[in-house]
Amino acid sequence: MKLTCPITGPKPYHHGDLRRALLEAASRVLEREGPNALSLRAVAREAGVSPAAPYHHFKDKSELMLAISEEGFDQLYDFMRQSSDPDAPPMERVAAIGVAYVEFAKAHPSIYRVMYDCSRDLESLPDKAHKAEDGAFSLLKKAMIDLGVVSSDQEVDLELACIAAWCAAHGLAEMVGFRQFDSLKAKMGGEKAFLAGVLSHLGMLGQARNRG
Amino acid sequence: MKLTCPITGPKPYHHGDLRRALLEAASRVLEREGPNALSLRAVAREAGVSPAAPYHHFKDKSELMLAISEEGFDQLYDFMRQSSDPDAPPMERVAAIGVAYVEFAKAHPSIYRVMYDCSRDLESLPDKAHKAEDGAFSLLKKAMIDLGVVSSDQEVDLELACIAAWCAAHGLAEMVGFRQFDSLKAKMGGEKAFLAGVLSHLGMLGQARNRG
DNA sequence: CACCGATCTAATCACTGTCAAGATGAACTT
DNA sequence: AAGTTCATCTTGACAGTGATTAGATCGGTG
Repeated sequence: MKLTCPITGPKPYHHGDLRRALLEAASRVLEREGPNALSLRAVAREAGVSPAAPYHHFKDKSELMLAISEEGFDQLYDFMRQSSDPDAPPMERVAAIGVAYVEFAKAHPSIYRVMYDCSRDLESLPDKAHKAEDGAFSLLKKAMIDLGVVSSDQEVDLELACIAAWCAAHGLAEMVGFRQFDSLKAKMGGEKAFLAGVLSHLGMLGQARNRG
Repeated sequence: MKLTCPITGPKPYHHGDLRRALLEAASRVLEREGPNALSLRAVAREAGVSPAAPYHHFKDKSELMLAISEEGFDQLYDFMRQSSDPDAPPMERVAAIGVAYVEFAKAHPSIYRVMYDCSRDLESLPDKAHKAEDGAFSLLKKAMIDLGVVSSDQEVDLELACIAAWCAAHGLAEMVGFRQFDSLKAKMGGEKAFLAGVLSHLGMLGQARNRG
């Protein structure tokens, strides 16, 4: 009798679905002990299997991390999409996307780190992550066009503006992750105001502000 | 007879100055094999000493990385200072600082990575690095004031603008490091134009452009 | 000269990524 | 229904890593 799981497809076996279990175990290890403690053996231990078991589902440690990264990018995309009301004014939409990006990184610092450590080693993002990222990117693109900062017919300029925004968000996410601008935050009355302040100085927002 | 080295203090010994030698060995390993190959043992091997020798000069592996990081921030600061002519118009100065930052990261990707991996683990930058960074930060601050984008009496706003610029530069540096915007670069006729394009969309530059 | 203490080595431990060989058991064949 | 097949998982091993301990070495001080 085949226990075909509707989510993972027809691959139940000795364990059931070890691949899935490993990814969840990895997620637990990450949340509990941080990215430095993410070892294949620790994940196997957490999932209750032998240290070599993961090698039947992931060629490498890097391939496990890649899988985590893919899930992360999916989650990030979903979160960004949910956070930006498509009916809201473009200015608000762009800001919401940026804030969502940074807040995701802040809420899941370990996953965020794995996501980019991964791409660093690969010299480019994996397919699935790239797709998720493309989704997020086009989300931003649309909002930018609606913003009217760059004319949509100037492809290059639009692309540049989006890249700039993306870089800014990533930079801010990383900086907030390991620097404490606490004194400044306090002076401004909370982190939200701080984030909004920095974002308002960044790229598209700065330009938009000057237009009205 | 004491060979008190003016740089490292009165600690020459068996080796001469192993601390210095280890840092140079580490630098060589980094350039040759990348940041993932940076192990204490590899560094000791490269320096021609036993695997345990480094522990008499660095408490930890993280402390060795921290020392590398400090040197890196010093170099970065020097490079930024050299790249920004204090007599040039403020607009050019700010741009030069940003470009220098990104180019440093591009020229020394391994060191750059160690610099920020280090600070991630420490939750804040080490003293010496912080000092070097403060130098770079005040470099930027002055240029921003001269730019006239933010009034110098609005401390908070100025700080925010500088943080935004810093984040943007870091984000761009990382993105350029592992994403290939090659097609876009080609379309724009080279990387320099690409970098300038992105930077011109970022924060202070975008605002400045709108003013004239 | 004898001693001290900083420096380095040798030996060891726990941990990691990775692999090869064998055991297990679900599904397919007959 | 029995036997075969093959992906799955375990066992056991290897090299490499960070780190600690005890002991060897050697410059400088008394």
